Amino acid sequence: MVIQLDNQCLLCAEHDVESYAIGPRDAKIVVVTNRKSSGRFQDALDLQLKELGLDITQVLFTPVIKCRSFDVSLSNKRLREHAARYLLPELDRYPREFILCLGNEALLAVVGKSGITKYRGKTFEYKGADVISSVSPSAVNRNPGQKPGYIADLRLFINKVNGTATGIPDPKYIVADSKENLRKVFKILDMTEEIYIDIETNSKEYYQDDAAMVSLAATCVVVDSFGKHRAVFAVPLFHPQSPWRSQWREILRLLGLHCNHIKRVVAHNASFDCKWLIWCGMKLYPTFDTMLAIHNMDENIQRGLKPQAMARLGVESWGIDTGSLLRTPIAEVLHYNVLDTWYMYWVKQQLVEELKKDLRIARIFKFLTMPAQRDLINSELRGAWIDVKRLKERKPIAEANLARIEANIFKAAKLDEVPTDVWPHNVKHLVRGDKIIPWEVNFNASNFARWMLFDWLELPINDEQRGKVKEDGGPGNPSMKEEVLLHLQAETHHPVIDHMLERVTAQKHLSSFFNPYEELYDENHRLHTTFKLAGTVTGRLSSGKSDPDKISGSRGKMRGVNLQQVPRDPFIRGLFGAPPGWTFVEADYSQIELRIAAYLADETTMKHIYANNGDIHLSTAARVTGLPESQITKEIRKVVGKPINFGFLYGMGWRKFIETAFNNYGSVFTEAEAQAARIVYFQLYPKLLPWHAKQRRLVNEYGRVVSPLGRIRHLPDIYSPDRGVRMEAERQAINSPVQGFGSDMAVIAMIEINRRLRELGWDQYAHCLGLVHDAINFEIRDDYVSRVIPIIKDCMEDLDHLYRRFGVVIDIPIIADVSVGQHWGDKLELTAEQVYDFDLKYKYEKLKAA
DNA sequence: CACAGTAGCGCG
DNA sequence: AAAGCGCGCTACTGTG
Repeated sequence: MVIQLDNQCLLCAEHDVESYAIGPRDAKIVVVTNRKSSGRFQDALDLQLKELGLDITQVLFTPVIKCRSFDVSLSNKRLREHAARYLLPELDRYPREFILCLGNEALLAVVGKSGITKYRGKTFEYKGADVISSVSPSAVNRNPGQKPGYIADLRLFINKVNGTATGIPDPKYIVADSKENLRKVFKILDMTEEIYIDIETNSKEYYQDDAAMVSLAATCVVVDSFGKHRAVFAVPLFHPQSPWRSQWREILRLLGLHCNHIKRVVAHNASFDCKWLIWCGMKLYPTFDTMLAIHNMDENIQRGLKPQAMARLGVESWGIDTGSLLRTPIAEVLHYNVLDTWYMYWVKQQLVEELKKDLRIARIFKFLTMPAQRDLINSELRGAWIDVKRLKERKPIAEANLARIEANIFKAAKLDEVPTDVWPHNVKHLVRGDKIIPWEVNFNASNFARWMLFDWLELPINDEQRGKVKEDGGPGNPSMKEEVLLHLQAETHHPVIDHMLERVTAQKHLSSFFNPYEELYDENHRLHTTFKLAGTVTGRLSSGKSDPDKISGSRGKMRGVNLQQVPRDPFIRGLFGAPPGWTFVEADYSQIELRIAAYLADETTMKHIYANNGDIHLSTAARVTGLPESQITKEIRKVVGKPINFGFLYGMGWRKFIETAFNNYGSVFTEAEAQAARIVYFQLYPKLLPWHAKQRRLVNEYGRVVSPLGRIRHLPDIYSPDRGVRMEAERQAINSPVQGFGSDMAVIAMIEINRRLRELGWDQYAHCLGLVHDAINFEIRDDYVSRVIPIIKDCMEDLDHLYRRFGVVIDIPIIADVSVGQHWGDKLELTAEQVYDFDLKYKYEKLKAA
């Protein structure tokens, strides 16, 4: 039934309004959407609600926007006016009991608050009715990762309507707020075989001086004379109302004494909690991370404990503002802390069942993800040693360099000749007579720098290289990226461009490397990163700061260090190294992705080259340039061979190839040359295109692709109506199994190396520092280098292990190159003979001489 | 002043 | 018609 409103939209004054409501007008249950839904959309929503148990014949569906215009766009204020005029009277006409708002506009109209991501899943009140909101179904369609949270909100709403409970009982728990209760907790721990643990902290990283743990909670599976049962407890620590505020570290140490026998440790994003706990003396290493299990099963989905628990268990949103834990009453903090572990327990039981249904994912989770997490925790806790002496010497050099470059820019741009009436008024300056004395001039890609280049110096703007179009429709800012500057340099030869190009690097070195390094190294001269095992969609690790949500008290201002983007420039990379008496060892896979692609495509020519210890960049360069291999210099190999192999392999077109070849390697290809290069490339390796076609077919058929190990990449974009988006998904389907498997090989090697070192009792003499995708870095005590590097090389090249543990047969040799030195990037690469017969004399004599 | 979005660049 | 893939951090801009 459609309700007619026979008046014109008062706000747009152009179109008629119509209610667009569907369902009984007097329904006690109302679903408010942003806009009128199409029939298809409405059907999907109906079905979803029905499946979750809602009787939709008793529901009124109605949109906020009643205007007939399709592209109506209202400010928040106008939207509320619109709602007050049309929607709210419609709601008020009959008594309502439950209102579901889908989308921010619906939330704003009914509740008067904007911020759907913040307020979703929370219960509000509107004239006696319970109001629950969630993101709009169309947002979920565009971004499937939103789905768990969305379903969670719908479940919550429907549970309320039907008066059904979640099925998850409330936990009863002990609060260790006295010595007596603390003793009870010790007893629980003594009988615990599996612990589900969670901590709350202040807004610091664990290794910082003023870091503090606010509370700790756990759900334990204990075994006693009555059999197996659950026990839950919470321990107040640094909180102002805690009896242990000044002794929180001592309390943790005591708890730690009762944990040594615990076999299974479960946490959500365990890396965070366990690093804190281990740092504080509770040696709990995770055996099951609920977040990582979820990520292994679906890399696109929201993996926060809250949306997962809400979607899976149907529980209501719980939580407090973690930014102000110390100002929240202790009882609330502990209750919140307990619920985290309690719901984690129930979620984990479900995850175990789901893992049983996909044994390849289960195998990745058990034998790759979790062991890697335990090893990485150790790497992160130890940190990477930084040569503070070098840092102190080099930072002033970098600063002086930047200052020199900026003085050159000032001169080359003739900034002291700018007339007062032309000088941009928002740039701080002094006027002395008819002279301008500027200060705080910003040469970064700022409005001032754009003014300087394109207004004052009148350099030509490339209209194809502009930023986002302005809101008022004006043209976007001209780009100032390197590529644009390089072209400007070639066209104008203006000296200021050279200095601007030089400045970008100098500035980056200071702001992204020297400054954070100096700020973040600890008392042992170590930098701590966080490696995320759920940071990418392919299975690679990412590196950076700790989970920003957990550090939210600092409002995202927390800095971190990414050990995977340290510049190769020895001036920076050489800041890292091994402390005196130790050696820095880098072991990296040689062309791992090309080898894997050759394996996956069963590419005969590539396989032949690798089987004969050939050089694929060289072969490619020779074929494409038409030169004999003997005439391919190192330079041609780098400038021609590399960009072709890495680009075309993953579906790059010839236009993009011209760009990247110019930007990355400075080599100029004409359109004809680029097109020819692409054709020659695929003639040279004829099995590559059929392999591309196979990946495209697979992703179109299944919406996902699988790596040799069984790692899944879901690519819902393949169903997009946009052809460009679909083709992007196809290229991702080509790249993902290669990139993911390469990364998995490195992770497996790291695990195996660490395992062997532990078995030999050498783990105190050789430490893994972390992974850089296809490279593993170590610090090894000098007297153990010769004994450890063969282990590293063996494990990385070990295809037997890959077969035995994961059932993958690789018929291409995999090579790991090992280099040693005092600092990272010292480039003392060892031959295979030297690795297996390594004598320390090589290190400083022979190799340096060579 | 905080926040979100974007540009730019570091790495593989 | 054409479109390499995967990340994290800093700085700047516009908005409120």
